[in-house]
Amino acid sequence: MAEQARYEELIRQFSAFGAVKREMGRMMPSECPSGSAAVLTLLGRYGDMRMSKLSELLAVDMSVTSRHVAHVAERGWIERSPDPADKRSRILRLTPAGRSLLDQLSRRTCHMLAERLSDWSDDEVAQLTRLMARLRASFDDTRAHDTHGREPHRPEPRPPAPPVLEQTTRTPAITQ
Amino acid sequence: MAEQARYEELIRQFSAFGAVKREMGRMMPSECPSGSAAVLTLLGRYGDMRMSKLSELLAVDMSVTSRHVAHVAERGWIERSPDPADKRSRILRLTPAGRSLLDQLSRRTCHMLAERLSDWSDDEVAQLTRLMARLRASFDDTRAHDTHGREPHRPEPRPPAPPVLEQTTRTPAITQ
DNA sequence: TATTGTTATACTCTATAACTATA
DNA sequence: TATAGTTATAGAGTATAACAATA
Repeated sequence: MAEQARYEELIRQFSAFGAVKREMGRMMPSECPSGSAAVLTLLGRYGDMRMSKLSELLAVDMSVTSRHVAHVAERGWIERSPDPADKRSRILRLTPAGRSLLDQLSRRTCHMLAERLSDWSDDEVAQLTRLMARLRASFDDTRAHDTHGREPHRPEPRPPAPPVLEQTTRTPAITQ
Repeated sequence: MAEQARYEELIRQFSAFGAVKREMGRMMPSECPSGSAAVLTLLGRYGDMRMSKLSELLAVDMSVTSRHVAHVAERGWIERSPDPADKRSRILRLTPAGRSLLDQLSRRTCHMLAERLSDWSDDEVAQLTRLMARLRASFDDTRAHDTHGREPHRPEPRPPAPPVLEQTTRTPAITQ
């Protein structure tokens, strides 16, 4: 359990992290913005899956996923085939072109990161990765809760139906 | 220097971090979205400053800063007074109402974070904070001068130590 | 009736460019 | 000419709600 000042400092770093995200986003091809890249990455990592599963992994609303998926499907990077087990669903799968693009993007971002973090030790990179994975896990775990005191600026009553994450393939820390 | 697989895993965590950011954003009052909160936070931390300085700290284009600042000024949370030293500039300053709102937001976010990270040790929180600060510094360093990372790493900006950036965030400053 | 997925709408954040008013 | 700041426009990401098809 940490003190208030610790949390304040961490929150500050969360905001500052936006600059890192933006910089990485700027090096994506204009045809493949970060949302599309995320779709390709998850399909490449976890294999074929349905929309709902992809939504869980992306941790966004399915309507958002639907738009991103439509974008990459229009460009031939993934295929959407009907699910024989459930006609409402569609199975998403990387095409060879999508795989090729994914490999290319991966090489590019890794190269950029290697350049930026050239003075980081392997262990430091691993440490940051581990802590960020745990951070996300901590948020997932407690997502159902909401025990915040009411403030004058109470926003929405509360997210009525949080994008419920199921157990299975949740970003498994640093395994693999 | 880490291996490719390390970087790939780290990149994955960068994407996953979006879920954390979104969740924190959802608990902001609708009148004060995260962009506005960032303005208040930086003014509270570093004191009165000009638009250009705030742009540097936010690490976004000044046009973006201008919009956020206009938003919080309209609501009476900051004041924009003319800079006697340069009539083109304006000095931004928190009003009492802004300070009050800032304190309230800070308490709220800290409380939420304390809840989510209740099983983290103080040292772990500090470690994550330190690594994220260094991450951002690594990106800043290599963006200013396009060296290949020979720059010795600067000591971490400790809590009360303002990490001042010295590069412009004007539009024409693109050096991808 | 509930669930899967799509679409329409709206809002936030961001960057680029054109503009003003000073310097 | 150059700089500080504003505004207009456009693009990406996201959430909510209404909807269709299927379970």
